[in-house]
Amino acid sequence: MIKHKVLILEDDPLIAEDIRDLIQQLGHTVVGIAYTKEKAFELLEKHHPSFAILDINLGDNLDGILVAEHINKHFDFPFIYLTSYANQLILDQIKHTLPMGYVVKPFEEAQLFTAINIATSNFNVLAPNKEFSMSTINRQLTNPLTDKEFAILKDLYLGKNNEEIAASHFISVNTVKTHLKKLYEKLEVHSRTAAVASLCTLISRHSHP
Amino acid sequence: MIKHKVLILEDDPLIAEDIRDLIQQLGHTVVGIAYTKEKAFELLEKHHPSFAILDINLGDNLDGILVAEHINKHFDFPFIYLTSYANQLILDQIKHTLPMGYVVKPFEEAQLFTAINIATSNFNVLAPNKEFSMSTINRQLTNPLTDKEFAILKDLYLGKNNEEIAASHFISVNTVKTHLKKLYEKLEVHSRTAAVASLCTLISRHSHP
DNA sequence: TCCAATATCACCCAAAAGGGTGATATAGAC
DNA sequence: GTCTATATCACCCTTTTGGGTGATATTGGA
Repeated sequence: MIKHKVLILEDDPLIAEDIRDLIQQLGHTVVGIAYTKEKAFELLEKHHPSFAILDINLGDNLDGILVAEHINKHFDFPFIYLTSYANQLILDQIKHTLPMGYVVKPFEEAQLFTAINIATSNFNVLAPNKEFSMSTINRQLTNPLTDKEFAILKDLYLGKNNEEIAASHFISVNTVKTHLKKLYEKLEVHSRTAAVASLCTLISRHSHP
Repeated sequence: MIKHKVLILEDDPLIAEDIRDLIQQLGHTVVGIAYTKEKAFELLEKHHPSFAILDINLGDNLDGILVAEHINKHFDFPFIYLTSYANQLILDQIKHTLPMGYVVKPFEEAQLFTAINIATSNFNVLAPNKEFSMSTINRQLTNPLTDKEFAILKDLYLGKNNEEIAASHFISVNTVKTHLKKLYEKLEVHSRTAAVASLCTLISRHSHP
């Protein structure tokens, strides 16, 4: 059985300790508990964990998603989400991060136990096909996308219109348009549909080498 | 949102009906409830589902695993496990079947809801088989596309605008618009971008009986 | 310190797309 | 022989998008 170095991102200290206990009972090591995304980034750099349990909601933010994106971008290990909310809106926002599991609070020990188990074993088999990452896209572009552009590209992929994109990023529609112009330039297209089509190609090209 | 044709394998009628209700609330179709693995095999052949919820324990057996193996061998769609037990022994036995999720009973609706969501979106990205055929698409739609609609959908995927589509089919732009209206209706979207995004998802779920 | 890249926003205008209504023709099913 | 599905087209109107121009603020290097 593999011993993991586990990062816990959870702003509720009681739950965090519960998780820590369970993880340790399972024979894994907890490299740290982060209450904020900043602390999570720090622990990532310092300890290079092999597994993460991420609470999506830290206070009012969805900072867990940012940590997940950071893991996908700069590291390569599985993680699961652990959160109180499970509505379609949040799910749509997290799907692109390819979580290996999702546990809804309140949870039984058994839920977390199986989630960790399945997550690690699936990750080992499936991970090589992971594509929806910024690096995968940028590797194929002469002119790489910025973080914001990539984020907006993902929104296009979800079929959002400009107004929806603006709302979800708390920026104005005008700014969205500006980003789109740059995005189209870099993808060498002239419409959002073509951009999404291009994205599909960039992703699937990688999965059929 | 994509409509699944769901197979339920569950020997407890009460739980089976609960699941059926939830699935239908989510807008999916239940192609059948199997109480035994034989019935499951039959339903698979007959209905070619696009998603399955499998109870591992049928009576004293672990027949759910056999059904999972059969799906992996002869079909290509995601499934999740739903079971009362979550010990290491069982987990080790099921890992090789690559379940896209695992829900431990008793479960909250939210657990199943998220499991289905994450399972399908992960499967889309992680699954290796992709096929761009009309039957692949139509199998997953309640309201199948006509030849013309499919042809125009392919043009959307290529990033063409209405004028270009009209030209390539020797029809008027008005006609293209008419077809697009029907197309959007069937795909349940309201923009060409969303249609292409939906297509990308649909072509990821290719099953071959 | 200055520069380049990035992110933010505004305004304008033209092109494209979306949605509603209605019409005609044709082929196949019943 | 009628009915239904499909494919074709038109007109109208509103919303969305795309492209051009220009501006400000911040940040991280050179």
